[in-house]
Amino acid sequence: MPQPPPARRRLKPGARRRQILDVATREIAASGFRGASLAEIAENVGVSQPGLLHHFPSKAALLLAVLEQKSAEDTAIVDEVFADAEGTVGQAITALVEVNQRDPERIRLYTVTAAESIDAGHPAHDFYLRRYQGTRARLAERLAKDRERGRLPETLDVAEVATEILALLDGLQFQWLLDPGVDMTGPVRAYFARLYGRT
Amino acid sequence: MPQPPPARRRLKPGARRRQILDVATREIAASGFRGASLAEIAENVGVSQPGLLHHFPSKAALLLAVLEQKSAEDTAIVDEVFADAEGTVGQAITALVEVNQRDPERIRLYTVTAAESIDAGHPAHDFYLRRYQGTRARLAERLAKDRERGRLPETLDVAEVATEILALLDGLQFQWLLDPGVDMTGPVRAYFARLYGRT
DNA sequence: GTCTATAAAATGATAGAC
DNA sequence: GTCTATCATTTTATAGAC
Repeated sequence: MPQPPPARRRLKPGARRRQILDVATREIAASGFRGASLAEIAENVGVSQPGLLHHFPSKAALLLAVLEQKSAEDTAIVDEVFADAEGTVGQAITALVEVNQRDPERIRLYTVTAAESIDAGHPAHDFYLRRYQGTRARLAERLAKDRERGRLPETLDVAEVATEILALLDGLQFQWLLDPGVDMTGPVRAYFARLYGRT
Repeated sequence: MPQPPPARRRLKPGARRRQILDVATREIAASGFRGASLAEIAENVGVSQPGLLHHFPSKAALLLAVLEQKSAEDTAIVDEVFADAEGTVGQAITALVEVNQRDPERIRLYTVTAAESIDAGHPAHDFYLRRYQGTRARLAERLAKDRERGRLPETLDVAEVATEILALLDGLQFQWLLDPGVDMTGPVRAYFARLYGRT
């Protein structure tokens, strides 16, 4: 009785799932959660629309899965630019902008769905509320370390500046997505030059 | 033959039109262009949905009319905060933020529809493209005047800073709309204190 | 200027066969 | 896991009466 090894049966368990997430990311980044349609995503995957809903119970669940996945990628990227313990927040964020500039789609996914999510009834409302609270807090901590090292003025309100930096990045990304001729790196460098003191 | 004075016949020419624009502004600010529905707007106006489309030929036309109207209001507000010829851009923008903070709906209309409009097929895509180009240019001019007056460093790249200021404002407004506990004025004051040199 | 009626298409989701 | 068939809504827009 040759029985196939049970440990191998699930060789490609989430292959289709990943494929769906990929296509959904593109569609949602382009048209937002409201503008994207399950039928179109299914077609681009090469599956029927009920076939798609076998993997994700609803459109909202699909959006949240897309955001969770991209959020994990994001964490890796951010950890990377902050990996140098000697570097300042300014240097890390400047590097981050250069990385982001090579991946408009990921940025667009955030810009588009975050704005939609202002609506309290939007499926990603809580996701973004928590995400921004957490990001502001972590950024403030990192700024506090720069301050302790004497790289930033002792009187600096790090919570205030954390909010400020996030706002600057989001706003620059929007202008750049709308009009790719807009340069993000210049303003970011100028901003941090003033924050850390010109050389 | 008593004929009614023709000059008076159009006493309330666009009353309903204005009412529709009001309701549409609220709905679109809440749900975006894609999320808003003509049926719901019509119901809140107290008119049938075809009755609504008598005044505006299409949903896209309604959106553009809403944006044009709010844009005119906006120009008036901006002119107001820049009215003091002796004041700096920093002072004017700080005042603008305080005015904006009292009208979340107007700000939300912009934040939500601007993000949607990144899509080249969105009816407001061109509107926002031009709007940002114009706003950046005007802001840069005003910064150049501050620079000429010696209020800003001679080496300052005003185009760069104009992009930066707009980004900061947009980003702060988003964080504040998502989480009303976020303070916009603190970061704005801190930003301009550094730009103009601390006192 | 406003209505009813209706078209024509698209939407997210479910039932049930294979 | 994927399909066909189908449902129940909702969508924008038009035709035509009043």
